[in-house]
Amino acid sequence: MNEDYLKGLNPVQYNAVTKIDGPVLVIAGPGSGKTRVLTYRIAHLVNSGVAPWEILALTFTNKAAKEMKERIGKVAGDKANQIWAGTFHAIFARILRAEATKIGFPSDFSIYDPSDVKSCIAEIVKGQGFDPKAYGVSDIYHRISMAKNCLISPRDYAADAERLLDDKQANMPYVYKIYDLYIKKLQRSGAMDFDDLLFQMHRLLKENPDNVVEKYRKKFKYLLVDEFQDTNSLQYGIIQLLVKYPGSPQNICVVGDDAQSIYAFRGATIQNILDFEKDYPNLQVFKLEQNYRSTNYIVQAANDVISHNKKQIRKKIYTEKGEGEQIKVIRAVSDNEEARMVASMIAELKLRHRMKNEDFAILYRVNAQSRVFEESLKGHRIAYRIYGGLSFYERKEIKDLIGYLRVIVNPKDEEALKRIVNYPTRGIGDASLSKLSLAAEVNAIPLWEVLKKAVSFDNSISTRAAKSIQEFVMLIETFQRWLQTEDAYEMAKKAAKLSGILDDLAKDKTPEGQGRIENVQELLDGIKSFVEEDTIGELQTEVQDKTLSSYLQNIALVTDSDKDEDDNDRVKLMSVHAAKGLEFKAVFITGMEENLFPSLMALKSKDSRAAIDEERRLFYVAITRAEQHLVLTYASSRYRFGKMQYNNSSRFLEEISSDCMEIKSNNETAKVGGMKLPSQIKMPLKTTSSQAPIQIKVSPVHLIIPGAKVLHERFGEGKVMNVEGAPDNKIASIFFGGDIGEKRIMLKFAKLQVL
DNA sequence: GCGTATTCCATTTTT
DNA sequence: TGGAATACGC
Repeated sequence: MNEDYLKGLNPVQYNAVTKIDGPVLVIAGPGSGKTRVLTYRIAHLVNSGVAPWEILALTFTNKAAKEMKERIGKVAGDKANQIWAGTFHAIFARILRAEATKIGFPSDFSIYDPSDVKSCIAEIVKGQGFDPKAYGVSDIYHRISMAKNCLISPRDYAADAERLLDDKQANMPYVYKIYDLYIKKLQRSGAMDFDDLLFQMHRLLKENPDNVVEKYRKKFKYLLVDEFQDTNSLQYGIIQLLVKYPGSPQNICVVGDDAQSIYAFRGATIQNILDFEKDYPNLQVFKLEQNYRSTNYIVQAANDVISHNKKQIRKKIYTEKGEGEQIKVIRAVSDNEEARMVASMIAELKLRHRMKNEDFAILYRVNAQSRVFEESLKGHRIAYRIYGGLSFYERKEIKDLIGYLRVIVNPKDEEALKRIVNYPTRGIGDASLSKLSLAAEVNAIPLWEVLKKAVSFDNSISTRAAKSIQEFVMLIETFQRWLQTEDAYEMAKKAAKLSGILDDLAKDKTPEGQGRIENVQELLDGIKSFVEEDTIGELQTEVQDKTLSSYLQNIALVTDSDKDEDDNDRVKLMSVHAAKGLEFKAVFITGMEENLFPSLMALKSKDSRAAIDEERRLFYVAITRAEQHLVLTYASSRYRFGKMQYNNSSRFLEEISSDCMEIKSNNETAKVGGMKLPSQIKMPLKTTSSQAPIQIKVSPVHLIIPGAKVLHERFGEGKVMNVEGAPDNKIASIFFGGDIGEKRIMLKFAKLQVL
């Protein structure tokens, strides 16, 4: 057995990898080799004789799953493909596909994306005659989603005094009613939303038809969960059902970092980590605290910031990467200036440190901030790529074609049906459609069934409309017959042509119109590669069949960000959330302002303490993305929603001890030592000596002794007060002039010249 | 029934 | 600011 992979591990990592039996909790600080531990652990399981298909590894993102599989492949070879590794959603969708009929869903169930969900809820609100102003669709969706994620059924909801009161205060007392109707409507439509992939999975295991739970308990002998801090109660519940039962070996390993929990807003709770210790008494805990990513100033800043959060598991990350460069804080007068300064700093760093575009990331709190950076980067001719925003699959023409495919596979899919029934326009207007929707609602049957016999449900339908509906039904039924013989690609090609989508798009001769045709073509190409190479985007899938149904199930859970296009040597722009799990040589965290980071939403939420703590963890995540260079920027004024807004600098800036930072404004630099960082807009500018690095002739370490006068490349002249530490890792306390004061400096990294 | 003009509206993060 | 719902004219 080749166990070379064990050699490069530090002692804690080694234990976390090799203690394979029983429950294990790994607390993994940022950059501590978490993925390494996880993948080596899986490789180690396989090498220890565990069959790969007995291993279930759950992640949050497709990207993480992909990376994990690739890295396992490198250590464990082909067997990696047989491991059940994927996102919670994808894995459970796969299981549900096999078991759905046991809980009253078709195995070809549709997966509703958030926009489907919203339109579905909107229809219910309308049908019930609730005031759409009071009943904001997104708000209702959020409440329903939270309920599901807390394992609250519609019946529980109706009996939950706290929820009812909260709904009442939000001026929407009938959310519980909408929830109930929504669930029923989904069931009628043979559809599940994202939350249902968890909720129904839990239901399946809990209600346990045909003792299905035993099947999966037997199958999955070893369970691993990544990003455990981001799991919600529902996910925890599923895990419990799979692992905690009489006689269970409880071979579960969860890996997470409470300090990086940034998804509480959608139900994640670090309570799961705390509960885990209670629920598994013989738990083994390993803490990975050594950071292999960042230099010391960055690590220290991260520790400083997170120490302001009360509720956390005790740990402190450290690094041996050396002191590194100080963190730069930059104030700009406007968002535009902020963008210009960031772009020119990138240009400068590229020159000075021979860095490439791909070494840089610009991070922001909200995607809307990306725009100004686009312009400034263009101005400097710096290649960039924006992550997030409107995804490929959210484009209208793509959704339209996928709408056809969904209806063909599952005609009960009402959201898809409504989208395409009159696109391209074929004379089935709103009037007819709302009559028929009503009939479907009243009779509690799928809209499709009503369409098939439209006139018998409502004889006020015009003959013209009735004829069009008839033709539409026949079109879909023709497609459905082909389903028996054709693969996904053939089906999609036929659908694009015969539906009239391609002809309709061809009418538009503008460049945008051409682009839409190209997009459809791209989708078709994607389906082709699914059929021929088992891929979805860039993701390798282990699909069972090449049917359209199988394709749709896979595609629903893949987003744009999963296919890494030609991001060769481009500066990456993304939200802090999107940056989680990534690392860059240089990171710019922008918009460090009150009301933006922390966000206004957090500040005015009803538990603002908890919300700000989450923002702080988000900031912690952002800081710890940086390997060598970290720049924090803020703007005194910025455009938001078409209006000029004036904000103070973020409270988070003040939480970083000032000796980690260097403060800059409009190219004039100022040192701040010991005093609080000015948070007002009118920040007093401390203009002192020039900050160009001083040319140093580095003196050997043994010459640096107490009393010596030394010159530091950035702090200037100072006097050595004290030297301590091991001979190969001496730390000197040096007193510098000006307002720098005394600093502790690791001699093996500092550039000092004895005078 | 259809396409365009206008007004309005809400603005976070994502599987 | 810009996307989406509504109003209006054909």
